[in-house]
Amino acid sequence: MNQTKIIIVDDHGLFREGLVSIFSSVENFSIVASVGSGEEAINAANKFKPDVIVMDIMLPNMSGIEATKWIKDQWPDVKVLLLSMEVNLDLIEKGISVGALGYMLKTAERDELIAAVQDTAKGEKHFSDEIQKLIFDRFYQKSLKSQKDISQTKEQVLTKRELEIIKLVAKGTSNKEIADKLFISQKTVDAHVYNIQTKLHLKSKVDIVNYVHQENLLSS
Amino acid sequence: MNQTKIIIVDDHGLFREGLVSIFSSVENFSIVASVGSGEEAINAANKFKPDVIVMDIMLPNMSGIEATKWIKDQWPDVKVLLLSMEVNLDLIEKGISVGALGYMLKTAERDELIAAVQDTAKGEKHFSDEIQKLIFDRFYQKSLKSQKDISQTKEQVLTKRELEIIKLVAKGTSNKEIADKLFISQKTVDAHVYNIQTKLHLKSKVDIVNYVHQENLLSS
DNA sequence: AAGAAACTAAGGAAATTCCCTAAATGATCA
DNA sequence: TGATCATTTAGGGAATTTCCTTAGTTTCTT
Repeated sequence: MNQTKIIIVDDHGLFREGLVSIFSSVENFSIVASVGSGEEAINAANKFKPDVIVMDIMLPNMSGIEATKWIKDQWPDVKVLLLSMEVNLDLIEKGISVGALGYMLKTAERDELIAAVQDTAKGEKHFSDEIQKLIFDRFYQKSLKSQKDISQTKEQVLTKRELEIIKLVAKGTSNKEIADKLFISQKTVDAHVYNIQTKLHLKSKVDIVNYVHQENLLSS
Repeated sequence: MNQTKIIIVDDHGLFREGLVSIFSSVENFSIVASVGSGEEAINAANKFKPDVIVMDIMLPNMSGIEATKWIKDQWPDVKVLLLSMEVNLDLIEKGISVGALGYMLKTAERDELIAAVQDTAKGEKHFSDEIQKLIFDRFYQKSLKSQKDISQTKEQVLTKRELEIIKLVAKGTSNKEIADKLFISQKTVDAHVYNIQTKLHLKSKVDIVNYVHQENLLSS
């Protein structure tokens, strides 16, 4: 039975104590360091090669996100679980993009925290229920407003070539670039774009981009 | 103790039987009709004024989505819980946009279905765990790829006026319209847009829209 | 009150969009 | 097979927008 080596990072001493106390009660958890800043976290990571780092997001100087990026860049196998006082989608996104495997609230119960660390140690992502709910809610609200045409998808109105071009337009490719890429004249691209706008009752390229986003055409 | 009047809609007789059997075992559930098509569902809704309609999405002729739209248009108080064989984000979005309160899989356990109907009857939305997971996963994958600038939010580079203008641009407002709306010259708007593009290293309005979407600036 | 940052806007060249027209190309069906 | 209809191609030229520089005015900041 191998131990899970854990480093705790939080600038608030009392909270750090709490985490140490919770995690040291778990059999195969072994806390190898408990530090108060991102810089110390990086040093400790280098020294102890931990399995999991439990990292507060709000740290003086270097943020938990930046520290995570540093650590994941150098030791990609180290798993990071972020902790935060509140649910902040922007921070969550950033955390994920630098490689954090989980995100929990500091208000979580003891058992939830332990479960989160265990999942993280296994390399499985673990995000608190509040976050999952929030993201679903965002989706729900967006869908409520979306007023999709339910009778038929408008993709069927567009021809193959038009679909090809609309996607490139939405990616920010200029008509001239599209022409070069497809080996056709810019005038042709102009015409296609014009036809697309007419068909879909859109009045500018910006509308086209929004349409593509709304209909999620880029993924198809 | 008032009963919850339920209508079941599914073209597959056997499955309808199963639902009837499950729901009739619940004390305050009362199944007032069990039909096999969207058209019949509308008739039954008119006749019985149910609290909840449990509706299969895949129906011959009129889809469950279309039937839901019809019903919600005429009797907005009727709550609809959609059932489907598989998780399909597009259908879920459409379902929500026509007013369905929930979406469950046909593979759900008896108790999950009952809980879903109970929530729906209370006017609370209820979506299966699989769906919540899927949507979170989409968010996660998107965040992984997003490569955000973590050092500072770029919103801080933009001035208030620029932020105001960038949002209007992203909504498809033309420079001329923006000028009219803000009571400034079009030339001023041109200049703002140009400065925004320079600051953010974007090369067109299309890029601006994508930037706004990516940074989720419209919600703030 | 001085200096910096933000907002305003003109001029004019360059580029793109808008709209119409029309010729190839290709697919489909009687 | 040839007729028909949809798609793809693209030119012309007016209308509009973008690009970039310069510069006056207003609003904070210290």
